[in-house]
Amino acid sequence: MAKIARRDQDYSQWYVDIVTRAEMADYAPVKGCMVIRPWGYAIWERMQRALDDMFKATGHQNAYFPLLIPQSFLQKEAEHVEGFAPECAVVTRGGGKELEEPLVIRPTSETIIWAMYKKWIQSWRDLPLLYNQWANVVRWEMRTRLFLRTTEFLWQEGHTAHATAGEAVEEAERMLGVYKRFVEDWMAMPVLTGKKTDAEKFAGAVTTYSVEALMQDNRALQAGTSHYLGQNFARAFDVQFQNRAGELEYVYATSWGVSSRLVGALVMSHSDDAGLVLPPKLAPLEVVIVPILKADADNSAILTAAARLAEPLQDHVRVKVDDRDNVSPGWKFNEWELKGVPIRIEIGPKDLEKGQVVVVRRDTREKTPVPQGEVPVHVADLLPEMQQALYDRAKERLEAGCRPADTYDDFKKILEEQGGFVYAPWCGNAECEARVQEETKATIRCIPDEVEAAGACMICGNGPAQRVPFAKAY
RNA sequence: CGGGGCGUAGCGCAGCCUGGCUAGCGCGCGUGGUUUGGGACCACGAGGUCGCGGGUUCGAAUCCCGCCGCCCCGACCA
Repeated sequence: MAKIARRDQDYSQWYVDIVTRAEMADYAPVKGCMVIRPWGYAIWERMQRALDDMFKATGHQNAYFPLLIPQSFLQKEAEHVEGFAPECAVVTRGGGKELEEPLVIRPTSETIIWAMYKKWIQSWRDLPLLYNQWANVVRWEMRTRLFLRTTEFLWQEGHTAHATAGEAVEEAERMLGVYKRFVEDWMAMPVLTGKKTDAEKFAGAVTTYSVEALMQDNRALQAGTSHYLGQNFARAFDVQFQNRAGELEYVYATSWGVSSRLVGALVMSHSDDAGLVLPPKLAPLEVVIVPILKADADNSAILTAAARLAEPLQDHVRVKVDDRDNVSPGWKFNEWELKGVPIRIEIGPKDLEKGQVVVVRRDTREKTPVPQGEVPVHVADLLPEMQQALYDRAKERLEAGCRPADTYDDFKKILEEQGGFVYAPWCGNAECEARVQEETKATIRCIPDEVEAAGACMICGNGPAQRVPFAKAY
């Protein structure tokens, strides 16, 4: 099998190599579309489960809305239509004839959901409405990248309706917190959070919040967004409710989502030149046991020992015995490392003699002999330790990747030489923001809750300015 | 849409410029044997409308025209 590209030489090829060779995904026959293969899908399923539990725990229910949306719906909210029209795929024929009204394949579901909310909401007693859906969406992107940006992708979109602006804002912030917790606790990726600037916010939102992570090439990646939509969609779809005082009022809304792009983020955060590195909590397999088989010897003893080893682990740990006899142990070592399985346990004749096994952790590739009887305890301790170690390393990298710049020259120099989040003084003016983007490709990733006052804007020289994180982003 | 690259066996490629014999190589795959603690080896074998359509020619993977597809780089985005 060909080796994967080296991370420090060709980062994007390295990424593609890992995704394809680890059999997470493959290119589909349609431009910009991918097939998510079982290994990649299993990771997504684990993400789904964790997130879904968190959504349920915060009072949300799942529902499902249609893939096809009447084109006129998209056009009801001015900013929304402007934002999405260019990237919509449209169905114009069905049943062998031209449709009376073209149907848009959902790029997001605000419009069809709010068309339904109009039917379901009359009174303050109907609120809040806290729905989520797991779905696929289609956006006709100009350029695609496996998992990070594809024409069709999988995601979850929460859509909530509230009686007051305060409640809705609180909801949007709560879900941002859920995303932050998920990304940090499960994906082992530290993040920045904050509000998007007007230029960067969702088409149709009053406020967009985002979770921003830093990849190993020091480019930023938006890992999740949560929007406070105000009354924009309620007005567009005429969703009013009667409040406690008996007055009619437009409903306040939020929407929030994360996508299968997170799988790509996960790959880029922890992996190395040997392949994928997965945080234990999201790994489809946490432990793989590789019996070292001999041709003529009594393999049965080794296979039995391997099975006995797996048995006490099975209840708490996702474990597999790789007993294939058509590939060598060395092959298996490389393959499971490529696939990112956190712990490998080797057991061969030499180990049987000594009553031990060899435990190898994926992140450091460190080998430790462990007495057979202590394996369950060892594994139970090691998995969380690795989860934490991945987070700590990523955190170190994030902190090293955050640097201040005071002048535009410094800013460009740091951005060019190191990348990462460059905290620079900005006056709040969209023109200054646009100029930076035009000249450097860097954007303001978010405006954190706590910002440092910073004299004069590095672009126009006017004050008061605040220090905000800029970065080149995926 | 602009710029670049590629399309030959499951994968990666050579052959094309300078047309010719039976279209090759590596990996993988099948069978048998030897192997197995970091990507084993030997033998035999299966596998191809050379992206599609047209043209030139006695003869086209190779030359000409047209088309299609994918990848990479730029403008849009989770």
